[in-house]
Amino acid sequence: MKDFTNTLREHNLKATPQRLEIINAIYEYGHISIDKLYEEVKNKFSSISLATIYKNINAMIENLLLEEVKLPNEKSVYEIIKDKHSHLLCTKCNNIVDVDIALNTISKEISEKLNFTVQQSDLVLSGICKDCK
Amino acid sequence: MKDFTNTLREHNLKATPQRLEIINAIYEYGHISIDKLYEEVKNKFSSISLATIYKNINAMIENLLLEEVKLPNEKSVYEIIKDKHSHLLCTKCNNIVDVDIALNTISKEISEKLNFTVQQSDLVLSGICKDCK
DNA sequence: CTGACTGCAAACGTTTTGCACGGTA
DNA sequence: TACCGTGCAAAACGTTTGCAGTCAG
Repeated sequence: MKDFTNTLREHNLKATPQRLEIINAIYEYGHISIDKLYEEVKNKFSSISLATIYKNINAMIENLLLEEVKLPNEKSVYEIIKDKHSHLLCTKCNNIVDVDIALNTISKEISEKLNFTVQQSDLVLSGICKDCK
Repeated sequence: MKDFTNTLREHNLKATPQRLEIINAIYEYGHISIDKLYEEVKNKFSSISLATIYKNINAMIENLLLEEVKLPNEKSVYEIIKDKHSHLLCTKCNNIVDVDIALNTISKEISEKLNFTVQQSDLVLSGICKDCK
C-alpha cells in the first residue's frame, strides 16, 4: 500500500487514517465512484461515514489533488490529478483506461479558426474494450 | 416558431402544447439546462410543473429525440440529437457552441493500437470565446 | 494545545413517483 | 374512447451542513 502522507501534506491536508485509506483506494482503482469508494473504505474503516467521504473528496478537489471525471450515461468517477489525458470507457464492463491523445492540433485549429482560446479539453471515447470482444 | 408536431409523433410522443413549447425552447437555445428551460416554458405556460419538465426530458431522451451534454464544472444541458459534433464551452459567458471536429482519425488509431472499438466520442473544449476577450 | 477532521443526524436541493384529472389521436 | 400526458403533493435520492467529540501536527 502506497503511502500518501506527504502527498496529502503537500496539498495542505492532514494525513488522517481515513484520508489515507480514501486516497489509496482511489489510487488503486485508478477511477472510482463515490459509492464504490464508500464501500471499499468501509471494509477497512467500518465506522466511516458517507459524509466523511464527501468532505474528503471535496477537500481534495479544492486542493487540486483529485478531479472529477464526468461520463456519458454513468455516474462520475474521481481520479488523482496527473498529466493531461483522455479516457476510454468500455460500455460493457464499465472499465476506464487513460490514454494519451494529442489534442493540441485540434485546440490550435479552434484557436485560429474561431478565435476561441482552449484552456481545457475533456474527451471520453466510449465503446468496447478488447477484453469484452 | 418552428412546429415540432411531426417530429414528436415520429418519436412516439403526443404533441401536447406543453411538449411543443419545451422542444421549441430547447431548439431555440440550442443547449439549455433544466432550470432555464423551466423558467422559459413558464413564461408561456405559467401552470406548468417542474415534474412535467423532467418527465418530458426523460421521455424525449428515451425516444432518442434529445441528449444530455455533461459539462465540466457546470450543470448538464440538453440538446436535440443531430449529427456528431463536439462542444466549445466558454467559461466566462457560459455560452456553448457546436463544432465539427474530426475525431475519426483518433478513433481509428485507438482501434488499431488498443483494439478498442470506439462507438461514441464526447469532447468538450473549455476556454474563452472571442466575444469574451 | 489548537485547528482540522470525523461521525452522526438533520437539512437541503434535485429528481422521481403516485394519483386524479384532462387532452390527444 | 382509450391511453397518454399534466399538475400537484409526497417520496426518494444524493449531497451538504452543524455540531460535539477526537486527533494530527
